[in-house]
Amino acid sequence: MTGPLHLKISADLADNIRSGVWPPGHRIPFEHELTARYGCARATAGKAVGALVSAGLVERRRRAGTFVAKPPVQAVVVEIADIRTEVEARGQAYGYELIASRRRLARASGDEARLQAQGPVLEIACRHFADGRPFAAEDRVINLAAAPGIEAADFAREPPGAWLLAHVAWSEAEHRIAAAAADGVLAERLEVAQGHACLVLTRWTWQAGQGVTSVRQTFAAETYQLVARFTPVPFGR
Amino acid sequence: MTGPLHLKISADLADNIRSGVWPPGHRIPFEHELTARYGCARATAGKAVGALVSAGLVERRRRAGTFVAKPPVQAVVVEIADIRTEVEARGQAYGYELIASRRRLARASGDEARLQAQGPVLEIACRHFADGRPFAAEDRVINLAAAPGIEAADFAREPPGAWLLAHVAWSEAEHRIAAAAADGVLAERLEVAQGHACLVLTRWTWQAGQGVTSVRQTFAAETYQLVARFTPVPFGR
DNA sequence: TAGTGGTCTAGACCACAGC
DNA sequence: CTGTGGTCTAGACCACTAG
Repeated sequence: MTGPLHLKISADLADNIRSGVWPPGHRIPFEHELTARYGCARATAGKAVGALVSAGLVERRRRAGTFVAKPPVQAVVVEIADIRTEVEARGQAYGYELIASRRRLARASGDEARLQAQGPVLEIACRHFADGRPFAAEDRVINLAAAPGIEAADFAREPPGAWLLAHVAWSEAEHRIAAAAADGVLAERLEVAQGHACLVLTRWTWQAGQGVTSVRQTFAAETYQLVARFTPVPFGR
Repeated sequence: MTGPLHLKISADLADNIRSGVWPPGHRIPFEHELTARYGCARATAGKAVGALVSAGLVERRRRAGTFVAKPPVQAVVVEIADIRTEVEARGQAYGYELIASRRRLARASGDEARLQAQGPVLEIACRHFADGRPFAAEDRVINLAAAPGIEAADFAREPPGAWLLAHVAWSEAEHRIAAAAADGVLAERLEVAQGHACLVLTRWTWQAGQGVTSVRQTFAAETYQLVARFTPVPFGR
């Protein structure tokens, strides 16, 4: 192991935890012991331990020491990629089709209710294709007040998600992942039978507390699944 | 804002980013400028910026500075809770039923193939209930070599997931989230019609590179959905 | 109350990417 | 080249808490 010393310390500690040598609840060496063992300053040892804390591997308790945490199988990072990226990553040709787009006033019902938007919104229905076959159906509502400059966008050519990603600043988001049976409209758009099992991703996005967009993306069950890798310890060699 | 100075600095920077004052691509103040502005050492400013890097809010470029990153809507933390916890969090009564359990040799096909286990495994089918109604169907394979002491467990009373959580040390995991239509067996276990849309969670767990368990949990579409909150900036006030 | 982690300082040297 | 971030040191004081 070359490179920064604090990474080597993190990796050494993580090895002992991952391998089970130090089980949950075990006290890892005090920071001053690490300084002695590695011949470093306490700040360096502290940085190494701090990285393990961020990863959720250990917990610090004042006056007591730092202890191996219990494995939280629950916290999982799912990569919900941009659809174009996802399709191209499979080596398939990406395609896009605008189905409908209209301007109207925000409603207080349906997915968009969570946005708490008031005033004009843009309602968009579109499809994404992989190698010419329907990959995802998308229904989106965009709060015009939160998307200045959107009038200049041409959603007949460009997916609204890509435009928003490029033009709206940092935001907060909430996702729901669910299964659902395809209704008549969805079945037609995805070219499957009515009642077909689908994976449904719903996402709401806010920026500085203002609702920006709500979007529902539906995939036929066979075409898509989410993969989540849980790597609690990115310190391996 | 009281407390550690580095948190105040992080919060101040994050505010400018979240609010859109500093759009993606904008260069945030140099670390030496932060030391001047806050009257602190460079290590403190560096720690504040480092936290934003960990959160994915900014990117550092040597010789150039630190820049606001583009919002990666993709990385999402999903809380995949223990089923009992999930049911009880809804205020419903949790129930559990063992359907079948048998010992056999590992196969190189099906979900368990990813474990690359060899030798004896325990194959378990069970159900989880919420208020007496089927909530999830579970099919699990446990690698006996990776679960010492499991012979003493009574899976007629205790769900295998709970036992493993309590008895197996830190592990790596991979999840798949998909939709699927219920086949005959699943339909019966979940008490829904054949072909009913279901949400399927599949999880593989390793410990020190050794396969521990593979498990598939299936939920009727209406009973369960995953919720993910994306809070890119935990530095708000 | 003693010792842990939590935070911070005022320096330093280095690698490296822009200029 | 120059200046940025990347890393590190050898201290220091404080808050908290376990014993």
